Amino acid sequence: MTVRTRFAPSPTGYLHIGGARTALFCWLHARKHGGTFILRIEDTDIERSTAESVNAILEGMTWLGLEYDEGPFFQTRRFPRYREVMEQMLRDGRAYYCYCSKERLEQLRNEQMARKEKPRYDGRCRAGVPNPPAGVKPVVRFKNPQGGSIVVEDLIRGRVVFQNAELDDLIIARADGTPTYNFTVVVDDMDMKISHVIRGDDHLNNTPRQLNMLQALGVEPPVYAHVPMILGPDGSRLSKRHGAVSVMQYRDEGYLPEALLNYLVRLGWSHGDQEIFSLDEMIELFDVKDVHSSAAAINPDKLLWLNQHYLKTSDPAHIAHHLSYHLGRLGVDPSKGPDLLEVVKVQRERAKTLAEMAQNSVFFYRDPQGYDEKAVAKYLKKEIAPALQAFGERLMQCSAWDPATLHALLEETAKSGGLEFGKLAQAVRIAIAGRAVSPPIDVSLHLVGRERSLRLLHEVLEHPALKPPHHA
RNA sequence: GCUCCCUUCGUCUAGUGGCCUAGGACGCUGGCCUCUCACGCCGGUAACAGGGGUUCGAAUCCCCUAGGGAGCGCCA
Repeated sequence: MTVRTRFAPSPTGYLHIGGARTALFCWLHARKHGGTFILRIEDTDIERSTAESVNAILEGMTWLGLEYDEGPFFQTRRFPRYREVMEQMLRDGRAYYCYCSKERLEQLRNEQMARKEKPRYDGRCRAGVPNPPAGVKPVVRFKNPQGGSIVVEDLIRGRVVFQNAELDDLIIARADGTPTYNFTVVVDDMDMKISHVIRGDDHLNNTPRQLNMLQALGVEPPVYAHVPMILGPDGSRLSKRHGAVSVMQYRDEGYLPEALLNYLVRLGWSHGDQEIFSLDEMIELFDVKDVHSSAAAINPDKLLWLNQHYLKTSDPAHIAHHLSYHLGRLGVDPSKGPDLLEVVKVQRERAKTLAEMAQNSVFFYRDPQGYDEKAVAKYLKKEIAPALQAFGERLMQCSAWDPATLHALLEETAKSGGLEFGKLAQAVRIAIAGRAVSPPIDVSLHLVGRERSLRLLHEVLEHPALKPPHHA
């Protein structure tokens, strides 16, 4: 059997992290079996669908690297096809016109609820309407089987049985002739020869209806796999108040796509004790049927840890590429300063995100805007001034500017000034970075460069904290 | 309300009747390393939702209860 999976978002917002995981699972399944991954945009809700959302979804997929083999297909372009199938069903007696008013339906629903029953259509028009009310545009309903049961053999949930009596005759075409969701899905899955439907478990309840329609159309149904939802860190439904939910927001906060993907694949799925998975390993080891059936809460700390892991271990050139985007966002031109690769190598294990790494690296390219007050109070003591001065002078006389030389000079200066290495290092650090935190001081000096370092060392000596008290 | 789904450390999970005084990871935490911040290394913390069965033996199988979620649209 040829494997064909599809990811079918509706363009009513950005690509969120739950959707991204579903897309990943679909993609992995297709790749694993040498199959085809299809992108289908379910935009039949014309009111809420937007072109911006389509772009946002496409952008998110691209950033994650989940390339699709076919599509994107747009359901709004397939209306003639849906109509064709619907008319066929009408002719075959698999569907019928329903003239019931929304008011009647509303009342029916209320009565059923009052009787503590599951609200559903009572089938009044099912047997045919001899005298259709004039001026009423009918909807089209599917004739759902009335007895027996329908079984969903779900790859993740196992066998789930639904009684047909629980299902009603759902509307497949609105009064204006446009098709509804459950119907378009059925026609598309059929036409696109989807072999595996991997989707959120909020669709599990739709599956028996779709199965019944597929059966009515006489086609072999796809295999279903309903993946559980992703919850917010507090275990409640994921929403904007939980912070990042859009995939692009993760990019802007400085996550690497491979870190997000690795995080997502481990949510509800595992392979023994393994935590780190390359894309190739995921493709090799992932199997939908191993996906957990329970919902999983997102854990921002673990994502951060994974991101740092990839920051520490990926190819520096790859990191540099992503880092330059974030430096750019801070108004820094990475070509005007030290080699980005050098920066990556020294910063990669001191940042959890690219955004943080960029933030920590601007001083390599630009003078600090003032000094951190706490750092000044703690480390810029008057006693340090002579040593700072002396260090500047030694540097001036030294032509080499490599970390080892700089380190030796620093050590020498501290020793002859009767200072601890760390005390002097912190003062120098404040001078060039503006704060008490930076990569090793010798490397930092090296990357800031000779000319700018000398100037900044000179400038820090003007700081009031280093000036001797005024005497009369 | 009805139908369906779910339930192992705070979180992600291992576990498919004996290897479980329940393993790993994140987090938190004690220590080591150290020019700052980090990295790294060593150690600690913490769970089978509850109750009944089945069995020589149950986290694992069955039933019930509780809790959580989803669906019940001329939304997708």
